Amino acid sequence: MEGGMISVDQWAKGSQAYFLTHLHSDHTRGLSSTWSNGPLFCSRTTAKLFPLKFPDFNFAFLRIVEIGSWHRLSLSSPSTGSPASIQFMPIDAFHCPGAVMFLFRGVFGHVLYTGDFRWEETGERSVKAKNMLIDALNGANVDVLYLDNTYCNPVYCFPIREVATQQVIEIIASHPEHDIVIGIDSLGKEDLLLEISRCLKMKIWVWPERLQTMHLLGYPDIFTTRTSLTRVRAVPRYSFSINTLEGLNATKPTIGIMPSGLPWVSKPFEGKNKKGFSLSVASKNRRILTSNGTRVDLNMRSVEKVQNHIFSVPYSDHSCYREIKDFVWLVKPYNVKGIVSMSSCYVNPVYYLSHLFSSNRASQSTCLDPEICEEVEMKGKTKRTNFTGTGRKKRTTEANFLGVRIRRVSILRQINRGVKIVECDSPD
DNA sequence: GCGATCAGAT
DNA sequence: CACATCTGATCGC
Repeated sequence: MEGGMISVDQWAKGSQAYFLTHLHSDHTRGLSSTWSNGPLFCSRTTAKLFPLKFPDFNFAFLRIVEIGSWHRLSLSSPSTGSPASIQFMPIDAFHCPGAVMFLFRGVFGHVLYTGDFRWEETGERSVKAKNMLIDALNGANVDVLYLDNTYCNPVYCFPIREVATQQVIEIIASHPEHDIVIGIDSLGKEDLLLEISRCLKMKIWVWPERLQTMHLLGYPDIFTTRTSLTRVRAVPRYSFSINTLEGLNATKPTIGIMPSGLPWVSKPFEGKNKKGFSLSVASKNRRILTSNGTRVDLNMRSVEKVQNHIFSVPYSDHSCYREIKDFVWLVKPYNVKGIVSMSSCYVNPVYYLSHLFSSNRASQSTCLDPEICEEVEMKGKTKRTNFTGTGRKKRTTEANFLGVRIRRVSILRQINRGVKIVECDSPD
């Protein structure tokens, strides 16, 4: 692992080309307006948003690449200096505006870096991305998969965003006299806001910088920075707390909606109403028509009133466990590496996937649904592991999975996200 | 004094 | 629980 060839979401000097999956700040740490380390490849939408985040960025370094097209790059081998060509294709990651995954092929085989991604099983965009990936792989397996393992744990189970969106709309519609605040980040969840606006025919307040983002994205003129025009406000998530909600309620009845992939199985709060939320009889057991024509339950049980004024809705821009599993099954990687390891309870993504092979699976758990227990085979070589228990507190530091050495990390915080891919970045 | 980096909070 | 972000302290020049 001498010199670097390319880096994804990682910005240290020494690579010949750099790739940005999306503009969330945990993926741009190390990037600045003074960038000069090399060419930076990103999607058209990401490029459009670039000036907002990096006003003085030298655009001569930016390379806009089209989703669904193969692009060829002539680089040189870090070890020998001889010419080495790689190809890559950006694929829609359906995470936030501009987000893509990158599929690379070169002397290192096929490497897929997902960035953050949502892999819903239905919907026009999802199906398109899936077919694009299948076509691009053309029967080949992925040698190294760098995976968004944010929710790579069977406890993370939530519906497609279309369903969560309807849940949010139900909550708003059933509180006609309340102001509504929704916690969002600097980028992402725009579709949720657009749908609220469309269905309930109201404008949505956003803070000034967010309005600029909406304008750059070319969204219709439904967003405003004038509070008098609407009772629905999308506010920065960090400004959203029990205290702020109570403060707002001192003046006007207000409810908060927190769209999040977290299951909220337990809360740091002591209050009642921890489990579930009852809507009016009329809206109970309703079914909604999804974009692919199927009907699904508008199951409000997954909505939780977590505190007097706050509702938690399972709207996530990351894949749930089930979707991650489907994705891994599709690309059949030789080696999987998690790209998210920020938490103190980080578990290698292969950990839970390897559970599928566990001989004592039947003895554990409650948290695995029957679907999850189906057999998955990678490269046709199923190897049993010695994993037991549910994972987090596992002491095992190393395991052999399909001939792949995997290790749990012991660090509490990871400094860098992203990866440098070198010439010989073959499976360990 | 300023940007980069890190810890901690939310 | 964690994500993505902010604030504020500390570091290096």
